[in-house]
Amino acid sequence: MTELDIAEVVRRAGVPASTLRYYEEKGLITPVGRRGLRRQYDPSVLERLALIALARTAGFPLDEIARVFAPDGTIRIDREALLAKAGELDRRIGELAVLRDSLRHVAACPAPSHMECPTFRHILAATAAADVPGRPKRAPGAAWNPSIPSSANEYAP
Amino acid sequence: MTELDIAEVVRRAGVPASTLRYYEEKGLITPVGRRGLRRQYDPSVLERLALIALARTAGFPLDEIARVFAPDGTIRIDREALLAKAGELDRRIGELAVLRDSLRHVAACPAPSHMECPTFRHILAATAAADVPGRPKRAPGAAWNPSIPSSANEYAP
DNA sequence: TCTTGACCTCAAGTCGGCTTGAAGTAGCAC
DNA sequence: GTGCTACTTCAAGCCGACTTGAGGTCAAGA
Repeated sequence: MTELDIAEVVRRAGVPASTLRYYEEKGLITPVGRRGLRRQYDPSVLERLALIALARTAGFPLDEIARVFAPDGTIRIDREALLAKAGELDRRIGELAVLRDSLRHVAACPAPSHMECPTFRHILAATAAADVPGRPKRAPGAAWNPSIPSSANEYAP
Repeated sequence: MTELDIAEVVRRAGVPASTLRYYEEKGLITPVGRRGLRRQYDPSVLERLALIALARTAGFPLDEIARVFAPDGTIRIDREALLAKAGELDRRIGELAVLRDSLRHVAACPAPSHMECPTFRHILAATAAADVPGRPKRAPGAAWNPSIPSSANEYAP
């Protein structure tokens, strides 16, 4: 009997039992059976949980992740979606890099008040400019949690 | 009279009126007066809104942003906090970069099923490993929306 | 003067991803 | 057989950042 008790999964995956039940409700995982009331899982659930964690880090919502799991237990990932997400990540990375550099500049800036620092004002202006037009509250294509004001290319490498 | 009507602020900042009222409730902005019922703003509110947008993109929660605005209208930013946030962004950027590369690999991988791709399995294993120990549900120091499992360096270039 | 329509207030709802609490049950040690 | 304890179910709550809806007010144009 190589099945894992839910307690074991909790221990090995570091995911709380409540989360496992929630994932089950959402169709992300399925226990292979019960011992008494207790859920028993196939060891492959650990791999699946890792995949879920990975996808979550990438910004996929649970609903979308659920669709990746075929009913037969295998996974089927849409390669186009992956590339699209990779592109999204590229943009997000660019934004965050700009932001990080801005923060470092402002931290080092000798201007008495930040508002007197020309670079800071420039960053603000750029942010405002990037923020105004269109204003897609949520990215139109794929779902991505933090609302991302577009454009990074202006100051991209 | 150089005051801006709320409608004008909505138009120029691209921020909905409901959000402006919400920000006011949170102490992030303050109208200089009213014309009838309508809020009137000092033009500097546009700069302030840009700053708020910038801070939000950096992952600062509104509460924290509010503390940046001194009662006299000036801003006072804690340089240490900025550097800390910059460090956070560095880590986040590293993670996302790994993820992006992984996605591209998987999309290009010729293995019939993703689970048969050794690289994919390696990534999963690393994710799982990074995910288990400690498990700070929310970053202990500063607040950052998506819960971020640490470590990226394991498979960094 | 009267209408229009954009603003106003206040309370409640939304969204995603969980967590928490009350009340119940069953495997295992004694 | 009796407890203990860790599980179970189900409903409700929480977080942050807003949005929505009902019902009210008022400046400006016809």
